[in-house]
Amino acid sequence: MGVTQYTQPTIPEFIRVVNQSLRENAVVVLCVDCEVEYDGRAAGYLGVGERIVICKPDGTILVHRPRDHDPVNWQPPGSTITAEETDDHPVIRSRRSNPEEHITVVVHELYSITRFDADDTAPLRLEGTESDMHRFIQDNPDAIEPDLRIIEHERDTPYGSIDFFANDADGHPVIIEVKRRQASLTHVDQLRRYLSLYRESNGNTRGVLVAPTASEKVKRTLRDHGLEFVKIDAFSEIHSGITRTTFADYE
Amino acid sequence: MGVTQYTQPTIPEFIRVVNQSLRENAVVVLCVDCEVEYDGRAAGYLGVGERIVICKPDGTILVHRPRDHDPVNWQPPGSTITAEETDDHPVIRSRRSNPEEHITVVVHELYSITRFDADDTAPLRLEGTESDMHRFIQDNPDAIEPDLRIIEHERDTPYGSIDFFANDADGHPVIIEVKRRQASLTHVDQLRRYLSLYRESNGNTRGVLVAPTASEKVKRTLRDHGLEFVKIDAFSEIHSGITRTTFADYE
DNA sequence: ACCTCCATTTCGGGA
DNA sequence: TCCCGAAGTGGAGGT
Repeated sequence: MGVTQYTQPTIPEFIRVVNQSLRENAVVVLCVDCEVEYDGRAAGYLGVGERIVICKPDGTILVHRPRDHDPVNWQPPGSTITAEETDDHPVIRSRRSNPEEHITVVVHELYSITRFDADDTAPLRLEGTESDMHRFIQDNPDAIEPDLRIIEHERDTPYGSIDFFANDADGHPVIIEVKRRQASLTHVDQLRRYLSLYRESNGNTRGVLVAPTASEKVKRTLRDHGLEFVKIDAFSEIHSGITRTTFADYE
Repeated sequence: MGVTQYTQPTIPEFIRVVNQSLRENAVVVLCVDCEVEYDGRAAGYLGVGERIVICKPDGTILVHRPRDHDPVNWQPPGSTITAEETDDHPVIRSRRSNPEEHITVVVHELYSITRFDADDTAPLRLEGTESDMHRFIQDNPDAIEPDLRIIEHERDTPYGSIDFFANDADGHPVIIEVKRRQASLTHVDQLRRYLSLYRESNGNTRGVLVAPTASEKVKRTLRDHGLEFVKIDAFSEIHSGITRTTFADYE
């Protein structure tokens, strides 16, 4: 609800502002010249340079360079952040367990600190996800082929969870894997893995990969393994599907 | 190299500072109350809330909530960012093509803007990556099994690149897939895909998945397909094989 | 530009 | 908690 800015704060001020802000549930943004050490699942060192450091009250820490989407160093939520002084330098340390990971930001120049008591509870509404596509297929199995009957959604097997288990018009089993974007070889792999269980016991089980597009390589691989590709556009089909379920279209 | 802070700037000031800073290669950090619309590969709406917006001169835009690692909305590098006024609100728009994606940040309260002329060229040095593990295996094939001879690293095939192609003590071909962390079913898929090429032409080629750990489900899937699991700990094995790295070593 | 694959992936859902 | 799979994945590297 409020923002407090500090320009070139002293080290004691830095320690107080960072620790107190986080304790009081505020976000802290620092503009600094710093070096960063990381040790955990991997280990890294980042030499001196000017970066933005974001410390969130949930323990998240992000070190952002002046370019690129990804932070160059970070720690996920649940970590413990502390600001202190080491060898006359302002230092931010972060520690988490499971896995045990540490980050140390040694500050060489502290340009500014911004304390932001941010309040944000609004939910993100996202459409066009794979889950939306699942819902559409559940409601409109005909979009895949006529007289397809969905038997089960997310069927668990020893080899993983099958998106849809269905029966075709002839009553034969069909295993369906759904992708919201262009299908790749790894998606063919997934379908093959699920099928490898059923083809032993059930002979000619069909396998269908549903996606908006697929490269020629993918289509050929599918053919080579006796699998099928069905094109369903993630977005427009879903929205046209909403219209299609109106009853004018069914009667 | 310098930071300029603006507290509760006017809309004209907002437009000037944001656009000019980005043009002049500076990063802009805003503390705002805003709503965000996104349209592209998916579509999203985020209601009013207090967030940090980072605009980078390479076109990156990040909208961060007061919690979590991931930005709630973003645009990757290469996008075009513009600050303007719409219906008496400060608005940040971002557009990119391939895929065509748009973000609109409608600001309801503009608490602060920070312009940061950040200079950062230091390279990130990272150890403990999969590439490091490859190097270790290349130098210590015995760590997988006695008398294993590496024939080729990163062998290209129509189905992707095989991590290692080797011969075992009996001279039989072995295809090796390496993972730096716990192996998952998708990694089994990868190995199976590579093998599907060789088992046709070369008969009984062996397939080995190398990783620090694997779940029972993964081990079972491997067994069911006649594949093998070899445990190699990504970190300690590498470092015991070479030199133990400490941060002091970086200086 | 497309494809493949790694990532300190993070995140969410289910058992 | 572990495990599996999605993500608006991003990013690198090769062709």
